[in-house]
Amino acid sequence: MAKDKSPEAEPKRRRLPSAERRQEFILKAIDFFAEEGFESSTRGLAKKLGVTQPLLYRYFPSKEDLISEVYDAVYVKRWQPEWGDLLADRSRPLSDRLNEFYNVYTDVIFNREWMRIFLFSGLKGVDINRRYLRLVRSRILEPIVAEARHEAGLPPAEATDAQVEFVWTMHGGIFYYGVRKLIYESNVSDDQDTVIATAIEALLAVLPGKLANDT
Amino acid sequence: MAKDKSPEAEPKRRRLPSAERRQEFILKAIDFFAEEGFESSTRGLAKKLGVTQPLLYRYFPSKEDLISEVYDAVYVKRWQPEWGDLLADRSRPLSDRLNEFYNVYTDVIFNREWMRIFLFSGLKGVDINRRYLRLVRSRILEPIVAEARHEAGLPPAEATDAQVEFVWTMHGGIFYYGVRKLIYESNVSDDQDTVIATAIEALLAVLPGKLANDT
DNA sequence: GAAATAAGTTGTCAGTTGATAAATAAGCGC
DNA sequence: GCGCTTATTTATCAACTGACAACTTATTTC
Repeated sequence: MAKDKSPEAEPKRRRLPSAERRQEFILKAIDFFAEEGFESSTRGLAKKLGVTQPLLYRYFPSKEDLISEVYDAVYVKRWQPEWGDLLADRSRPLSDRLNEFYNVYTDVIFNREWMRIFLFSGLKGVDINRRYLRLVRSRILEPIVAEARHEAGLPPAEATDAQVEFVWTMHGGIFYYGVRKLIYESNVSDDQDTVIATAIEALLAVLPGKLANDT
Repeated sequence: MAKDKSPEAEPKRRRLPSAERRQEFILKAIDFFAEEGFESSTRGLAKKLGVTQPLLYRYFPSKEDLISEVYDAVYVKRWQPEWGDLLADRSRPLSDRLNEFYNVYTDVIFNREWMRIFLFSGLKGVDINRRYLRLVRSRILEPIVAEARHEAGLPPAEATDAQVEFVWTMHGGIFYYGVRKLIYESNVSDDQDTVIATAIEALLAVLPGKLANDT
């Protein structure tokens, strides 16, 4: 109902420059596939986009190619390299750094689309998912072990599998809080800061002892 | 090529009594849908069963009805009421009980089919999923808080949301270990007992303090 | 303002989907 | 061995799927 140039009221075919439209497709495809799953039809997506279905094939050779772009936009583009710097800032207590990190990290991943895309693609068995987990391990969990060693006055050493696994438990506990909230839509505590803080507290209560033991 | 009674070699139509076949369908449907997702075709399932697709409709009015039976077989039938007794056995230290409980509990849920069915149905937004989480809360997590209170010499009291949330973090950490192992098929530590034991250790290191504080 | 470019649509195809109806045949009771 | 019951198959439907070719038209260029 937004009238602009009075007479020709409805411009039936709203054209967009190629790059712009492509971007629009990817962004809305994230929402669409997150909600309906990757098995949902390209016609359903086209309807949501307000265009016809064959138009999608002008921008992406196949449905799978479009889905790959979705993965890229969600996993790769939203990853912030500065997270590593944050964790490594030894001017602050590790506990502070961890709390801040998990606050900013969950700002990125604790939303319905991210979570659902992640679970859907995980069930599909796509490789990018395993790559993401390796990234988490090398850029987040192993650094956490290293920082904990430093704070405990231990010499640097490569993190053992068991140590990383323990940090995974805390990380997974926080992640699963997001799953319960955003996927299962359960009644979760709305005090997310406290949930994160307590998980970190439990980690730091036990981790130093583990590190000292097996070196 | 397995010859048995020489001449009639291949009995084209192998009939089964109704109840038996129905059960067979449900069991194989669990594997099938766990692997391929609930959007997979009834023809695919029939092929796996070695029968024709319309036969499924003699046993289940619709695909959704069959899927409901799958949920029932996985979530409801595999739940063991004695888990509650195990957690409540005050003749043993809570730490022991928790370790034993998570060992037997993960015996049930740490397998590819259970995990995948759970995630698939969660993404579908079916209500049985939320019901399952409520069961976990009332039969596992709240009892854990109650037992921890008792062991800390505190008077009985209803568990607060924040307390349950903290136990959820440990529970979710263990659960997510299973997800990484069975869904993402990552390189996880194969020492599952230690993973569980350490998660419990971290919980018990912090939980008593939390309980004392807010009563 | 005509011609060229490219954004968008119409039409369609071959394969797949859940589901039903009707035909077939295995195994039981007698 | 006959007839009945019912487990199972064959045949089929209408709707939907990813993908492609050909047509239309908005926008740019000169």
